Amino acid sequence: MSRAPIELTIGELAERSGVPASTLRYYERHGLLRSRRTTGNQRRYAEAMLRQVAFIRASQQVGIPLAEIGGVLGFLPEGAAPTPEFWARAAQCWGRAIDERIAALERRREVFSACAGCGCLTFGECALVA
Amino acid sequence: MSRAPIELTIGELAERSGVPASTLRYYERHGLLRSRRTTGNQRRYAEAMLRQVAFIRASQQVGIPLAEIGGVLGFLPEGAAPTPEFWARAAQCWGRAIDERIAALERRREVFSACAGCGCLTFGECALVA
DNA sequence: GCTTGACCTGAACCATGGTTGAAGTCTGAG
DNA sequence: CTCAGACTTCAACCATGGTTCAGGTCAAGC
Repeated sequence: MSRAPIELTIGELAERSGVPASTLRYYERHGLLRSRRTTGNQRRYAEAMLRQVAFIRASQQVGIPLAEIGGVLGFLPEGAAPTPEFWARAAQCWGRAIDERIAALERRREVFSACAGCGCLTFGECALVA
Repeated sequence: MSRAPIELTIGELAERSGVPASTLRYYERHGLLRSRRTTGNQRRYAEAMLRQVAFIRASQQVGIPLAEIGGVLGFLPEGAAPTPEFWARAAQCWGRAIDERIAALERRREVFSACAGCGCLTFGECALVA
């Protein structure tokens, strides 16, 4: 059973992930992705990087900054594909972050509702200003 | 009944709003605030600008970009203090924006939960990649 | 009327998250 | 072996949302 390790060029990773190659290079420079280099210095990505890119993009859409995403990805074992446990833990972690963002937004919405009620004509009553 | 129009210097507005003077100038350059100038070219703000600054900051915390905030503030009558109707309408408008953001976050949270469940080991089942 | 602190402008700088372009190199199909 | 197309790096540029600084002016209290 010779499992040929499937590798992707940056163009293939870009196409399959939907993320521009320039962005993939940017991520790699900032430590969010890793790649092997060919003898000719071209990047070759393990297929697992496709998952990792998806994780990065999904995390970004939640509002997590790249630095923080990179910090979590830093827990990955060196060169190994992410374990299910890792993904589960990361997903839980982001789940908490999402909950916090939602809660913050809901607080804000209440404030705006109160504001609409008071008309914001007097500062004493205005939740925005207080 | 001579109502002396209360005016604030930029320093006073900064202190009372909690927003640095540099930021207030930045907002003004970008059309989010208006001010009168003294004969000596210093800014004087109507007290209503304090409400406006509060509105800008609260909107920012909801994630609305300054350009969009400026667009809504552009509906304000020239030089007049914002009416209660304006504030109510703006608050409703942001309320919708907040609801949309919350809904988007909740969708994301579901995706992450599903991801934690599948372990992201097969792309066919992974909501993140799909 | 003098002095000091607050204010003015414009330009440069910062961080984040990238995109674009130039100039050169590699890879793979024919 | 050749040659087009994909890849490389580095630097510059973009947008957003500001901060900082230099050099100069204003305003208010004594």
